[in-house]
Amino acid sequence: MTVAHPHDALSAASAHSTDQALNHVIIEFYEKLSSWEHAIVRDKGFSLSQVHTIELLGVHGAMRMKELADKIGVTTGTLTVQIDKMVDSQWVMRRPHESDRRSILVELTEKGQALFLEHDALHLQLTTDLTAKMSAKERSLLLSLLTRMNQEF
Amino acid sequence: MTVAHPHDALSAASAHSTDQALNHVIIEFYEKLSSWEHAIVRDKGFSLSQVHTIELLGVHGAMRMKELADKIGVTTGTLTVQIDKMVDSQWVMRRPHESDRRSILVELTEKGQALFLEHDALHLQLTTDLTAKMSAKERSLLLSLLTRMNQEF
DNA sequence: TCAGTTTAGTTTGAAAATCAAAATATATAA
DNA sequence: TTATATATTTTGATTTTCAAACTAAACTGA
Repeated sequence: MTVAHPHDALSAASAHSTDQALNHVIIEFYEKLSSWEHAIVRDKGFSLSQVHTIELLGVHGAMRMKELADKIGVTTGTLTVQIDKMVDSQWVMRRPHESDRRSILVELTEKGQALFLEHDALHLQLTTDLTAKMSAKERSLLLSLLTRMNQEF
Repeated sequence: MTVAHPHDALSAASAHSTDQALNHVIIEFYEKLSSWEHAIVRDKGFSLSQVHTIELLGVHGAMRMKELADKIGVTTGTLTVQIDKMVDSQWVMRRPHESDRRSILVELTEKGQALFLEHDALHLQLTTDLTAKMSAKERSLLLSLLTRMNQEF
């Protein structure tokens, strides 16, 4: 293990241990959120992947199949059958891409949009609960720090 | 929509909009992390669920089947077959629970521990990258805020 | 222009993951 | 003790997923 800044070994070492702690806190948060989502989803009778799709389309708007597959982390073949089912149950619809005739855009139907809003409300409740003990200043600080992390992603 | 504190409607409304923003930043972060994990995992030839197990056991130590199944979000039946495979490939092992003879503890083998450390290093690298532009003070602030969220979970 | 290559999406057939329900063993409570 | 609850495994069926082959459109470079 080498120290990045020999002129200040102590602070470098402590920065490193903060990163380790931060890393594990992030992993733990991810695990908890993931398990929460799983439970919510199972209760409602959806698959995790379907809700993930609803979430992505709700937050980002219409998206190409390829783009969606990449974000979800499945092949386009898998996504095709998944979207087929979601079209059948009227959560989403396909429409042609304006400029690229190879591409197809997927977007939420009204019913899908309603489902997104319902699911989003659960997330909001969770967020509110998790930050209930924070001051307004702390919450907005957390918002800005997380926003900056997302930008680097 | 009612306002929680009528004596200060404006700040209550703005606190609410911060919560909305915070909520969406959290969802976005979760999505990105999830997609990152998917990609990492696929490259190495593991399933997401297997790596999740490795992560959970690595962070929390030995755990009962039921506990692990709840955290991952699958039934114990599903977990039994998954752990069978992971025992075969020597990532984890089973051992009896000391006081409850119905229960079985799952824990990482040495090989599994090594895999965890390897995977954890990738996470650390990601964390370091995402927080690279933050000051030491900001990073430790983020650590403390996330720690508090985890505690409320 | 036009042949070759890349990219987007779908289809297909097989493999893997998952569930619900039944079965077994142990623990707890009345 | 007897009844009920909990932890795990097993089983059979369903669902999800992948890789590979295929079609169609876009791009690339003589």
